[in-house]
Amino acid sequence: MSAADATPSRTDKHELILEAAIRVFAQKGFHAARISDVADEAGVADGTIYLYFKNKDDLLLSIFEEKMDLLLAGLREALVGVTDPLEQVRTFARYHFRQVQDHRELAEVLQIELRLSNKFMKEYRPQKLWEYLGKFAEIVRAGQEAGQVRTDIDPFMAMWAFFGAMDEMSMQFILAKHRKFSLDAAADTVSGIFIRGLSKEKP
Amino acid sequence: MSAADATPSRTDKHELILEAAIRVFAQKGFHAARISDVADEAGVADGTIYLYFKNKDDLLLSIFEEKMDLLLAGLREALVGVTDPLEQVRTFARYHFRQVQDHRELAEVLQIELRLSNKFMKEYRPQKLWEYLGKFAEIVRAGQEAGQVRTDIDPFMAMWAFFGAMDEMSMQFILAKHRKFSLDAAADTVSGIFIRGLSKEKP
DNA sequence: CACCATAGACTGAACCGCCATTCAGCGCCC
DNA sequence: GGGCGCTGAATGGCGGTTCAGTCTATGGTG
Repeated sequence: MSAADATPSRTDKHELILEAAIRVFAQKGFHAARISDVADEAGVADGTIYLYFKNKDDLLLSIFEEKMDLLLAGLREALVGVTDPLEQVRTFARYHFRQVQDHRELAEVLQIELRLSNKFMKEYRPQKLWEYLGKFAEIVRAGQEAGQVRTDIDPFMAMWAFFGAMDEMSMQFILAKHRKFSLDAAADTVSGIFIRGLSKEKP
Repeated sequence: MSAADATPSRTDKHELILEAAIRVFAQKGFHAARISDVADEAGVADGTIYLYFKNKDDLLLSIFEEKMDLLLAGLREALVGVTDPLEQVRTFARYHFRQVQDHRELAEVLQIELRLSNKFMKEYRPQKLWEYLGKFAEIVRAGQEAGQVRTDIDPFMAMWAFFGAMDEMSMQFILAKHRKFSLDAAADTVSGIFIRGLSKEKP
């Protein structure tokens, strides 16, 4: 209640509801989650949610849109100063798995729940995801130009393969009740395979 | 109408409905698909479906269960006679993508729609999927024992990475309106990366 | 300073459209 | 004629969404 806290009671409801929705969707799943569950979790009335979001779908999409911006910004920052393309692959993997680790519930929503809606996957083009993954395709292309990466592999195919590998490992991590492996190990494994798999054979 | 066709009018309704469901679920998505849509597609009454399946969820699970059996059997057959572990990786990838190609609608249901239900992913343990993928872990382990595959990589981690890579590429293939790449190329890319990524470095 | 007017934020009970599921009955075949 | 497979209209409940009403903050007025 300091003077600096100029608006103590005026917590941003938009943010409040969004964070509550992430927790609820992660726990119950988007489909099974009721608007009233989100409202309870956020400590607001059902109707209040409709003052900040168009409908239940919009709530899910807003989570995606707003969080992907943060993820992308963080990725860019993580890559600053790493110049070797093959080293960038490792950095990408580490960053990705660290995010999954640090934001488990968000990861769960993005991974499992966003795919539920094939309306989302089929009609809505996840521009933000493209920006994120596009970084990897850039890395591969740069590596090819620098002569370190084999040129018989299409950067976009490599991108999807890499993302798919990370995604599936994250999924297993999220689904596993008993943590059978660390995400650090996962990052090392996937970057280990791809770094060697993509680099030019020693002559 | 030969004598061999002993039960011409007695088409197996179970099979008929299952195949109709695959087409409908692939096209509209599981959630948006109505039981009456499936009934129409199969040319039966709504109620008939409940004579063969417990409910809508059971219909989805039955698709998974029955089709995975076929997939697994096909995979085993495809691997017959291929002894080199690294060659088995290529065979696995080729088989997988060929199935996606030849059974597009089934692939769509298995890939996109099955994941909708986190009940499915979280509570129901997809034993059949494990059997299918477990083959890959076996291949890796055999390769390690034979000294061809690097031993610093856990076979199960490699398994998830491999599956994830194939899965994501299939997903892109399915989602892409214009076919930007062939699945044969996808098989070569993913096996190319993994074969080199997994094999022991030349001394 | 006490009081009121007004706007804007918030509430939550009730509504309503939507299907999954049911079941009473129908017709075909032995 | 009766049993079996099938039909499809009717049912029920579920939960997203709405909106009339309440509450709170603010600032204008005597």
